[in-house]
Amino acid sequence: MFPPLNEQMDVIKRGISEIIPEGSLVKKIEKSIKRKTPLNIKLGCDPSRPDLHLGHSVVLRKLRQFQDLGHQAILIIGDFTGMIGDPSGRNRTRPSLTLEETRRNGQTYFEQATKILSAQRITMLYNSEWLAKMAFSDVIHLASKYTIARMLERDDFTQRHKAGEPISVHEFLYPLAQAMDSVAIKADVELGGTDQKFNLLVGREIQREYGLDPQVTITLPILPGTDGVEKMSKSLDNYIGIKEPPREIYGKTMRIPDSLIYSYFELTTDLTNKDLKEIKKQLQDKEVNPKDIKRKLARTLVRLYHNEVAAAKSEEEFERIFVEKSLPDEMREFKLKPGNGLSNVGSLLTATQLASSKSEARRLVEQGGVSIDGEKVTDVNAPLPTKKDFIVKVGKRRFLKVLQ
RNA sequence: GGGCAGGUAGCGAAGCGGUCAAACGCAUCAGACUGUAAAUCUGACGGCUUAUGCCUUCGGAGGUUCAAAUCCUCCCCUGCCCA
Repeated sequence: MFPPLNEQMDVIKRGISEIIPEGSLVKKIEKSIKRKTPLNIKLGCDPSRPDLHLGHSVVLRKLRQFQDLGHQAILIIGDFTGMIGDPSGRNRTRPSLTLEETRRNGQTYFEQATKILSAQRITMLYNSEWLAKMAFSDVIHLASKYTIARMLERDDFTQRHKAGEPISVHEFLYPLAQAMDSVAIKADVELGGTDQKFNLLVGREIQREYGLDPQVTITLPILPGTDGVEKMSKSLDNYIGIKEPPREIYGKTMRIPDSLIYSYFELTTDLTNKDLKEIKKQLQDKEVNPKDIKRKLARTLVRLYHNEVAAAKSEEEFERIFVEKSLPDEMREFKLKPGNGLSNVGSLLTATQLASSKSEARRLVEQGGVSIDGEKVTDVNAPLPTKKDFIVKVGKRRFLKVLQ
């Protein structure tokens, strides 16, 4: 029922950063084949940000591959840690979530993740199940298994410590809590981004302390965000969400820097190694316009999260809007009712969120960023057209159809 | 518990009694150029019925002053050193 070792290793090793230690993975797979039992593949999920984007997809795709090889995927929703509010990533106190919120987010997470994962061989667990039950003495016992010096080895702790930035004591508890998850589910393998390396490794130590065979940790490259600089994240608004509508996925992909094309193909699509090689070749070829390769990427992504038809449609629309400079065929609509006080362009822009304030609206108009039915608006206080309906365009890609 | 240094707009960072809605950089937004790429250039970047006008901001609360981000008092928070 399981593919042979070599086959499994080939799949597993594609597009990853590190396997620690590789030999131990081989042993685990051999044993799994012999005993006909799947390995437990763990992935921890942060329920505080339930909107999944391509960055998450990198690791989820790897998990999917494990499923396809016959192994068991275990999603751990970090609801317990989420309730406390993880302050890592600086002093900012993240709003603590209520139990209800974490459950809801966990559910959303699951729904989105199954766009990538197979519904077979998947388990979802909330870590409050075991973490909430730990007595303080259990926590002390756990904490005694690791030293401060070793904690400070974690790169971001080192840096913050050097920079004189605060590190709260409970932050030291996070890697330990995460490790307890591995203990609780007897993880054979834990997946994570390269930024998780430390935490994943702590899992090994703690499992050993609790008498288990240490998990193998597999790290995956961090997907750069659409800005090409920071890692993809929602808070930096440099992400492409997996539940975004086709045209957003397409448009955002077209806006990524050229330098990202290859890694996006490599990390977020199903392309075979052969196809990847071809892409690389094309990117080096001066005759090929990178835009065309990027279009292929955009199409591929839309197809992945929607379908072929949507992909073709998005491309068509993209061409129409940005090459022909004409209008999308669907846009947000707004009904103008008499007596709601929207007498001029400025008030319409703010009422419809096209501008965040009157000043913002004024700025946009003054800088020539607003047009109605293709005609540039020159005065915020200009009255709205009286015709049946008209189209407001703000910047290059914000459209609104106003009906009255 | 004591000493020292800090807390400024989304971030970083100047300012240290009036000329401060607060330099500068980054991010962002708009415009030009493009391939809605990058780079570059221009402009904007607290809010308000745009005004050489008003209002709200410089950790918090009070106070001094005609006038405070800037001075004083108390409090909260952070880092470093000492105990």
